[in-house]
Amino acid sequence: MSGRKIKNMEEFAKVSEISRPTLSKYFNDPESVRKSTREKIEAALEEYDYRPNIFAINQNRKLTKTIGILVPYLADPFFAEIVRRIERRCIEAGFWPIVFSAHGQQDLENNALTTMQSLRPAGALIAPLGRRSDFEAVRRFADDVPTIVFDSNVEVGEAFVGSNNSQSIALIVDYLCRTGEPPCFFEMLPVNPNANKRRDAYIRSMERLGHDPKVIRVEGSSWDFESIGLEGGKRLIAERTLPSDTVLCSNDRLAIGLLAAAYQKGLRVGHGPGCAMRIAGHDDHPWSQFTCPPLTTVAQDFTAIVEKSVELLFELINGGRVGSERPEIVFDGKLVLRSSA
Amino acid sequence: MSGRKIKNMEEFAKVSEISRPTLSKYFNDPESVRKSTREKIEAALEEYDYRPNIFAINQNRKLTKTIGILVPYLADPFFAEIVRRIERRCIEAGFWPIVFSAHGQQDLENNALTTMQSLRPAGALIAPLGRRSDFEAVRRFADDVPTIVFDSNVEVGEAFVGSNNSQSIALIVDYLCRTGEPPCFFEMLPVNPNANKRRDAYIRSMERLGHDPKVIRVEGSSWDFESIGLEGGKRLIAERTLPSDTVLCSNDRLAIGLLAAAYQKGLRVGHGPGCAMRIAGHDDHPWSQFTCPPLTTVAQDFTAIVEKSVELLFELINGGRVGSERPEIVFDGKLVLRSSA
DNA sequence: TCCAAAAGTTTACGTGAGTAAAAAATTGAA
DNA sequence: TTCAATTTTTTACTCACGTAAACTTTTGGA
Repeated sequence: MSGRKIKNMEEFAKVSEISRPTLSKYFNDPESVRKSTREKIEAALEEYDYRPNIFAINQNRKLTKTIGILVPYLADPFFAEIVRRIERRCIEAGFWPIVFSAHGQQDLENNALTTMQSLRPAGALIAPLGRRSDFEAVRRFADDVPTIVFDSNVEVGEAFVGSNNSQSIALIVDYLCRTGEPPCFFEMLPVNPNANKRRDAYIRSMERLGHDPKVIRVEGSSWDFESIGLEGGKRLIAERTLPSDTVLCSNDRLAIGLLAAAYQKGLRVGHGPGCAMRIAGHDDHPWSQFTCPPLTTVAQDFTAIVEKSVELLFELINGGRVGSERPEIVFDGKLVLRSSA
Repeated sequence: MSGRKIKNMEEFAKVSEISRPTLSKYFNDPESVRKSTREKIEAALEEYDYRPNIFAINQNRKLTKTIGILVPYLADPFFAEIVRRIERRCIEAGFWPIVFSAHGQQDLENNALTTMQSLRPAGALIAPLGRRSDFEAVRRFADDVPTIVFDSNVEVGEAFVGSNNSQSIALIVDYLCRTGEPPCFFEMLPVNPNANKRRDAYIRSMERLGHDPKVIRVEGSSWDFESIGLEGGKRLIAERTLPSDTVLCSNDRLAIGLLAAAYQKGLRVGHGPGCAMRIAGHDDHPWSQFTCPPLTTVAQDFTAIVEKSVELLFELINGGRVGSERPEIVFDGKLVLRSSA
């Protein structure tokens, strides 16, 4: 490695003794040139320090190698984990993932969308804010960029991949009813379609089992779910207005807040003797195994969601349509029994 | 808004009746053109859908408007929160932040560095992995891009901004000694310089107060700190080998794991009567207020770290050197008393 | 009204790579 | 050895915008 810095492809063509168009082909797809040429190029790459200029590459190409990823809230470990996996798969496939977060705010989501759009990505995987999304802005984006929507089913893009909320909620409602007092449902102002679907699924499940559904909504509409759960929980416990000692939370983060509220109010949580209440969540958040007590919940199938989304996007990018008109693919949840319920 | 899509600046020059070079000036800095021209352009922008092609813009410019942000682990809410604030400040200043995460792995860090480098950012804010960083790779990057290092002091770039570990650890050690049994120090294999500095600061503080420092290191070197704290904690509690019932953890995430271990082993944590152990952390992680019991810790000054880093970077970008040769700026921590210790 | 400074226009070239078409070279099977 | 298929080279144009230089227009104070 002489380490000599090469300015552009022209120069690299000289030192490698390969013509520029062939080099261009190589950098687009190393397999597209003859083995002997490839070896010559790779030998030269060992010797000299050259990488094609990303801006020049993309300016004149219809198909970029970048993939945009947008999530509503990156500080949420659920999304952090999903992003981590998506990034990995993109890199393996030779793409350049670029991550954006809306940080829970519409203006930042719009901002991210326009920035992403001007990067002209080959495709995008987006989990919109949902209720707070500027629908028109999201649609404009999805009209321009091949887009797969995940997690929150805002009706744009070529396909949706997410969780089967009806199934997963039924699963945990069944379990809770089978093992003790039927649960009430603890929610906040829904931030996205999932929250609504989960509440409705709860109601249906309860009715199916012949119980009276009881939904409690606490105030708050920010993305500080734990905080909302904590404050709402403390008030409900103090006022003794919880309609059931078994509480199913709309998601794990809310449950974590409620667990903290119960602890602070001196209530023991769990299904054992001496426990004053049971708390269950939904999602199997990365933190749920570290709560006190560890949280009983329904696991979303992270792996399946990521794999399917990425697979669909790659299909889309490689020219194929994704299937019928905007398929909606959902994966079943799995019960995760820990000690909180 | 006719919404008519404009292809390039040439076309936009026609419809807006402003020459292309003037438009170019405007998009670089709206203040650089006369007010009347600016208004004309902005009126046209309302009318037509046009945004300069980001690749064409950057190809020919020495100074991009993008700012690279790299953190070791985005799924860690501490970094997620820092990133959120940095992004906001960059956008306000008219820059385009782009976020990368190493996800705890060297190969991904290197990957992110080269991707970032080929984006030719105006500058970068990086928190390197630390111990796991490929030092040469990080240095090569920082040699090429104006870089401010934060959180983990890997010695590259133009400046470092972080926390004053000696001060903050002294603060909590003093508190713990003053109010009960002197603490032992609970750590894992250090992932970055902070971890080492904290342990050393603990030892010095204890010696200064005339106590015998006791460091316990548990196994594990991944970024699943909670898991490491939980497993290590369960073992130590079961074996009864904790040298003190007061435990100061190297960071909050480890403390969260240890809290879970104590809970699972039936030990009550806190400083009240009937409590078997006290646990304290360091960082004031976003979750620390939701643990059971809420975690006593030392808060890192997020705001100051972000503001200073960004300020230094902007200075750097605007041509000025940052000051003396590679200043290292650290901010004091603040004691956050909750109920775990 | 005049005039110098400031701002905008015209013209033309640079950036680094994608890509198309025709010509030349290489390959490998008969 | 021959020849058709495959690959590479040559040549030339494109992309969308930055930017420099010379020229023209606008601005605003005296």
